[in-house]
Amino acid sequence: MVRQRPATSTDVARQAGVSQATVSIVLNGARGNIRVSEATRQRILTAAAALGYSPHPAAQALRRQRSGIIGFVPQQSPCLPPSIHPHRYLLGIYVARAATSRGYQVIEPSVKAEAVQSGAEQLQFFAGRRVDGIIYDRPQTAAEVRCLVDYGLPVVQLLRPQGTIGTATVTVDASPGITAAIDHLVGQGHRRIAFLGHGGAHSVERDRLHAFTTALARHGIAVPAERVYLARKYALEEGQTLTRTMLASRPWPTAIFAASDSLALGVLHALYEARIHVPDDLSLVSHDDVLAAQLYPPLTSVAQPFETVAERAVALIVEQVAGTSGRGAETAHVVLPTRLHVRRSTRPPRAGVRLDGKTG
Amino acid sequence: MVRQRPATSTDVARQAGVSQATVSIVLNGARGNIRVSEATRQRILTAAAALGYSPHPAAQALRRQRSGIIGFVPQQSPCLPPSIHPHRYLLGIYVARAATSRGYQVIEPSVKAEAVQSGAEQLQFFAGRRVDGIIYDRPQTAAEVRCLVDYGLPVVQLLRPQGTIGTATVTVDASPGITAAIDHLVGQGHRRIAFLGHGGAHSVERDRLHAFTTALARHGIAVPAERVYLARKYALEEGQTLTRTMLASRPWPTAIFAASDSLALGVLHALYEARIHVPDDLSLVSHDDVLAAQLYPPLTSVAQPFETVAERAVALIVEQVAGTSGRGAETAHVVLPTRLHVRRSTRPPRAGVRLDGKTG
DNA sequence: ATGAAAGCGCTAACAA
DNA sequence: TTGTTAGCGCTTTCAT
Repeated sequence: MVRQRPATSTDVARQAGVSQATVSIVLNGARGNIRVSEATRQRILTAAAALGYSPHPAAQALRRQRSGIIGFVPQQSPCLPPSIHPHRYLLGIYVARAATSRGYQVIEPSVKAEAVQSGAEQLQFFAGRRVDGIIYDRPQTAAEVRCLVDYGLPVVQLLRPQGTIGTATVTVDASPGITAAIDHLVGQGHRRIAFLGHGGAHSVERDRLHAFTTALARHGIAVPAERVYLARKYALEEGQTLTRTMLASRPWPTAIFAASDSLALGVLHALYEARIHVPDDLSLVSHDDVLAAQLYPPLTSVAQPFETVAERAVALIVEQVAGTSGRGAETAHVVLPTRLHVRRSTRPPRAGVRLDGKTG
Repeated sequence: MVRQRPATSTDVARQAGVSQATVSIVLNGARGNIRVSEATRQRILTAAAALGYSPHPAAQALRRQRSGIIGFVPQQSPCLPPSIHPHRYLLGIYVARAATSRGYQVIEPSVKAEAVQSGAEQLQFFAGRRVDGIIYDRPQTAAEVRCLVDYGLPVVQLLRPQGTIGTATVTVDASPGITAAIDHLVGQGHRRIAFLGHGGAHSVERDRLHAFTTALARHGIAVPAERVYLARKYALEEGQTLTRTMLASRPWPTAIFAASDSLALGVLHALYEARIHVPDDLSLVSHDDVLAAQLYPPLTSVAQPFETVAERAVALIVEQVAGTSGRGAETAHVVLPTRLHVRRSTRPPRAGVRLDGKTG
């Protein structure tokens, strides 16, 4: 009933009739094979198993001068509560899993809902916790990242890196997914496809539009400027407003590509208002696939491989920490492809039906 | 550029011209006031600040025999990937935040997607990590909890406790929220309100139906058995199927209360199929408010106070760990009220229009 | 009011 | 092939 003191390596040593140091050597594997006779090795292993021994993490951390903790900075921008934007936390969940499966822990600065933390605050938090490295999800500014890098911590930037400040990055190439989406739509017979995206300057935003245009060009379809709608941010309201504008124009597109799920949600709202049915009247494809499966109808969407992003990021940190990789890994830049998930928001345009209400 | 060794308490001591032990005493506050003169106290504080000192967590943990880590077991049942059920992870996020703000960390066993971990596996994981206590979200069986309790760890069960195995619990009283929901609907003129819930034996399920019946009874409205639809689990498909059944019956209810968001989502799908508009043709209220705000239309929903649940749970653990509370807190049972969030899925029933298609 | 000293459990360098 | 030893940075008891 009452917790007994967990077994220590000294307990194991006593039980196996060897010194405590030998236990440590055997249990840490390494090139120990050469050092310890197979007989004692087995005796130690048996004793350890019998006692249910597992090394004390704090003692290891203290001695090794490595905490086994990875800092994770979640995407910070529009600081909405988790209940509204659960998918904002998806990446953090995957990072935590990947880390745990490698024997690491993850810690996040406790954001006070609205407060965006400065680089200095982050550093204080992480340095105090003695983290071994930091994974930074879509940093807002280069300064906040540099803060941590300058301190000497291994940093990996995710998805929307700030320049290359000597940190590793794990990013995504939007083009495979978007190309597949366009091929899918064009294959269904769509020709007038609108792009609803973000007008920001970061290459991530520009790349989505570029992939869109390029993919259509490959089918010999040009994208007139009036078919491109640019929002100031990825937000439901922006998607809704721009869709209303779109519906005021003629001719209507037969399909819309929304460069984020939140924009697509806004599109859905505006179409519902206007009694336009998806996909019967209009097809819709979103990007990100983070909300898409749960909407009605479930959206065809381009997914970013968050799980892999997390795994690679953790791997990069672990390599750098445990690693012989003096530099090398530090400047590693992993790029992962996106994929299309076809669901129920896309179908061939209705033949012979003009969607602006007129026939012909 | 290269990380310098963080300052230790010895560094602070040297700088302040005192012994390292004195530094420790001053920095740990306690009843130290009596022990250390104000002058040295100030000198130490100044030196610590100047050096940017913060104590080494591993050293503290080792010495205090307390890791500062709380184990968290997320709800395990239908093991879907996070991308499908992000809200499954909400509570974990709040727990992590509450813990961090108290200087604790949280660790979760790394579930391999489908695998449900046994109590013994959990114990091995948590004992190995030397967690100070465990927060268990909606345990499936009493055995898995007892495993941890028997080992001697403080455990808090959340939301759907397994009996009372001598653990503390933080649960929710569904009745305030459900009563408010019924008052809201009845106030709008609804009389025929269907209940779509879970037929399980756990008190949480029974309480929701009971609160529903009681609230209606207070308005003098009885709930005939045929207006109660019970699913085998909280799942979209069940909600959809039962709603179809409901639509085959006469007369239709003017409003539906769905005992979970996933059931409500199924209702929405079925209604969409049948071209029944929410809320113009039928009002809908859900329970849980975890997906409700993101659906279309945004659902009026009864919310469970997850953030508070998390905070109280962490507080209970921390008390028991740091605590003088020999027993006392161990058997604490916190019950928190639910609340109604009114959104756009409820409105007065249409006057004079029979929803079964006939007039009168 | 303060300092000295003993470990917490572990790793790693050095002896034997 | 194995044991001895010296800490990692901290808290706490016991002297002074």
